[in-house]
Amino acid sequence: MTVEARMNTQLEAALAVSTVIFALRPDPEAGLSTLWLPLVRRTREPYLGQWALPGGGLPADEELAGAAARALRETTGLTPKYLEQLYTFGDPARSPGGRVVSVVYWALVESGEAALAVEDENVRWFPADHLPPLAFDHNRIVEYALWRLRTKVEYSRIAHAFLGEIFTLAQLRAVHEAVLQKALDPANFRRTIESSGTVVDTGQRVAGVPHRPPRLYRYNDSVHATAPGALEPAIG
Amino acid sequence: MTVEARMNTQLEAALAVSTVIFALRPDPEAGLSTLWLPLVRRTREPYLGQWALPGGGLPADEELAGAAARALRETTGLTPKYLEQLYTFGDPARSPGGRVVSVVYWALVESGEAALAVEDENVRWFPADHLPPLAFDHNRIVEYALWRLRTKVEYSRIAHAFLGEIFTLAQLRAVHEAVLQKALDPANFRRTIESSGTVVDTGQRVAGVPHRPPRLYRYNDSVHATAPGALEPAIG
DNA sequence: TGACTTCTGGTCACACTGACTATAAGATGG
DNA sequence: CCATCTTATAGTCAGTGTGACCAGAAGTCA
Repeated sequence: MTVEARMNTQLEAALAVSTVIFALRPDPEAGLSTLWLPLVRRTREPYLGQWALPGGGLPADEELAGAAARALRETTGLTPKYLEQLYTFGDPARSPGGRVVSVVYWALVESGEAALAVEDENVRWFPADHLPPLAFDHNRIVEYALWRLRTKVEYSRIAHAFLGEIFTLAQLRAVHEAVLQKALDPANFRRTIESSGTVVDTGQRVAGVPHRPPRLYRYNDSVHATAPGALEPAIG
Repeated sequence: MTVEARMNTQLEAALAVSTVIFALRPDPEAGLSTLWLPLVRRTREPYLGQWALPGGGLPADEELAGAAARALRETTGLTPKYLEQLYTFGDPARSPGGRVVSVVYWALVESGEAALAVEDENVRWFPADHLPPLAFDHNRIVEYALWRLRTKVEYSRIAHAFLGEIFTLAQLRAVHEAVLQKALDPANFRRTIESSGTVVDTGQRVAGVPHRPPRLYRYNDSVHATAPGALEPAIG
């Protein structure tokens, strides 16, 4: 293959990997926890200075999911508890000045860790439902990722990715409520979760709370996270 | 950007688009209709002579979905009734001799038209559940596409893509049965479909059948094909 | 000790679904 | 013209899952 041929191939489309990173954070406005995500400031044209999803080109030997996890680590210093491919965006006009095809992943990080995440002039967390105008088609991408998260949290068992090793059902319920943006009946939630077999009673209880002490549960690893047949998420 | 820089970028990964094309065909073995898909014979290394999914590189100005539809048209001469992105496969080792990232789509074509599809030495239809060893990771890709089709046919309204403009509920049921590989109760199927509002009674009936003439239905365009929030499929 | 809060177990009504029964409406063969 | 056959279509019934709601349990705190 000649240099020209390679150049022509290259000029067709560049390949990039981006990640939509979700964490739960207490919202000064809402009182309760809501969904937040970190964005990075563009340091070059196009969209210089505007906020965008973390990501970049795909190195030669790196897995797609690996590149997504790296973008996450490099911007936030965190490790994803859940990571799954979202969609590949390839509209020829989505990037002014050279076509870019973006393979986008979405990730969930533990809320406790998320509080320690790096944040500076060029990395900032935003409430997922109130984003500024982002570079490229990133607003649309986040919207789709949000839809996917909200849909999937209802039939899958990904909510625990926001929590630590052990947790109360009230904490797990708070995650669902934050994601779905609606209140859930505690008793019905308990019934549903318990019958799903996704959590295991540790036998421990929380002490010191000014009411009946809740049981502590653990995630049940023996139950499969996704339906059989589905591609395994990169992490989860 | 220098030529070297461009070359390095290019050498990282080539971009390709492939399509898993499903149609229903009468199966000589099974008697009833089953799922079939067209494959093309590789005309060069690697995997020279082996069967593979239709596809190829991504031209400069072409939409991803456009490239998928073109692969479909060029191999079968058909137009997809349904076309949706499946997944992007990017394992660095999935293609011997140069990394290839493949954006894969899946498509449904009308069974009547599928019977007229091109077939020659280098294009042949295979039963989806009994494929030969394919090039690259294409067996795995088809398996995932099959899983997605079978999952989606249960909650979405894509089955009509295998049928023409008007159809009986028995025909629609036959599609579901062929995809899901199990018999469905006619009365219950009717109840479910009618209450879903996805079909409209045309008032016409089939004549000349040696039994009670079935009503003819039409697809209800006013009901959305996918859930709100989901990305629109390219066609559907 | 009583008030307060959340945890947790339970009931009830309703919607949905699979299994099944029964009737409708044509063609076909005697 | 009638009996028969086949599929279409309507309806019933029981079991299951879920939202709404009620009530006791079990701690802390004043």
